[in-house]
Amino acid sequence: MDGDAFFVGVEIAKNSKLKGLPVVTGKERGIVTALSYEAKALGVYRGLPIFQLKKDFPNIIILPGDYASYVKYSRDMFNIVRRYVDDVEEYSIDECFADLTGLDKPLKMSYREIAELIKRKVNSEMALSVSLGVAPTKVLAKVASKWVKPDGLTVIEIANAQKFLQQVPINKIWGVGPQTSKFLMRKGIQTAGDFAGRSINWVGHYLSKPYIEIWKELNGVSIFKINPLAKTEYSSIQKTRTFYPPTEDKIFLFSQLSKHIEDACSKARYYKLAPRKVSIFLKTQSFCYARSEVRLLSATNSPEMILPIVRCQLDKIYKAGTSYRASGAGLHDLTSHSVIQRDLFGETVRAGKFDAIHEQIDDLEGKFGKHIVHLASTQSALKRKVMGTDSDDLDRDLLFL
DNA sequence: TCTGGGGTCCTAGGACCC
DNA sequence: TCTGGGGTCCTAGGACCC
Repeated sequence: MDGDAFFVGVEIAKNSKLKGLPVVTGKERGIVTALSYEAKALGVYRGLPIFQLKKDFPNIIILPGDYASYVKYSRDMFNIVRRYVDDVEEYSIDECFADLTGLDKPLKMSYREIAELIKRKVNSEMALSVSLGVAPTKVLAKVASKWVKPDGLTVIEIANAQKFLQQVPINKIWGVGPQTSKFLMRKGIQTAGDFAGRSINWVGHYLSKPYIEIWKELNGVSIFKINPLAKTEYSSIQKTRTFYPPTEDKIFLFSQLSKHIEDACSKARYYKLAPRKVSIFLKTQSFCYARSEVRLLSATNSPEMILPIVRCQLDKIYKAGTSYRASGAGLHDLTSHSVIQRDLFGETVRAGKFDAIHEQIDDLEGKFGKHIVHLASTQSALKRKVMGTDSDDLDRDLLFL
């Protein structure tokens, strides 16, 4: 099940006067995040800057995103599915998979009828439009749910799957992106049917494991299971930012990374997680990435422990004379902070002292807001002024504190 | 339509171990 | 000193998803 233009759908459910009108959300971000089908028909697209939108489409209604409502509607929508089905996987805020296997008998309905019932309930109880796909595997169900949209219900049965897939372009398949589509087109494969019709040996020869799995799923063999467990743990946390204008300034870049690490560590502490690996990247103006990843001596979520390493990583990947448009940092291989193992060199003991400090800082931020206390090295990334003003020198001094 | 931010998974190749 | 076979861990990098 897949929400139709979900964020906008929720806005319409909240305010029925918006129904039938060209509506977008994303006012607060400055780009179009979601758009109604009426807006799409006019030529609006996701990612369009709001100022451009105002100029070219003066009559469109522009709303700020209301994430709290989207989360609530998402939960309500999934709970309707759970009335009829035990195994429901929340795949994203507007999409879920539900395992109907065997429910036709106790519910005394065909699978199509179960899907129709769920759809009707979501429509009538929530004033929300959704599209559903019913099929023997997740990949086929994804194809089906997108086949008729909005307000669609499509069933793909194993007997006519091959014929159905003959009309589906290969790049529309879940897990087959632009690169692989291009490769497959060169091999004469235009449709999902063409791909599913090749032998498994052919697929194994040219492609890797994920595509063998997709191939099986397209052929009706279920590989991707439905995972009904609520997602509680992250395996990585990252923070990235694009800045204007691009810069060669290494100190500025380090300050950005410092902020990323601080923010990511703060999120890790919130979830009581600590990384054993840290990565950073710089993105050039030509969208080339320079990246570095390092394993930590012991897991920690204190930026004070991580930043000296980040500084070395930056030295490694930074090239003088190159202009960068974005930077990012990631924490990986996250483990529960409570089971951190001590190391031989006193790192864990040092980190323990920072833990105590961060308890206080996190408390202060809870009371007074984000970044109320931050590292000196993060300072210049936080200030709102344009680069190149007088305060730069002060920031540079602070950086070495 | 050139290009934001947050994620997951997979593979290759080097270094090292027994 | 030279060497085979089996294995793990680490970093870099690619591809994809919402």
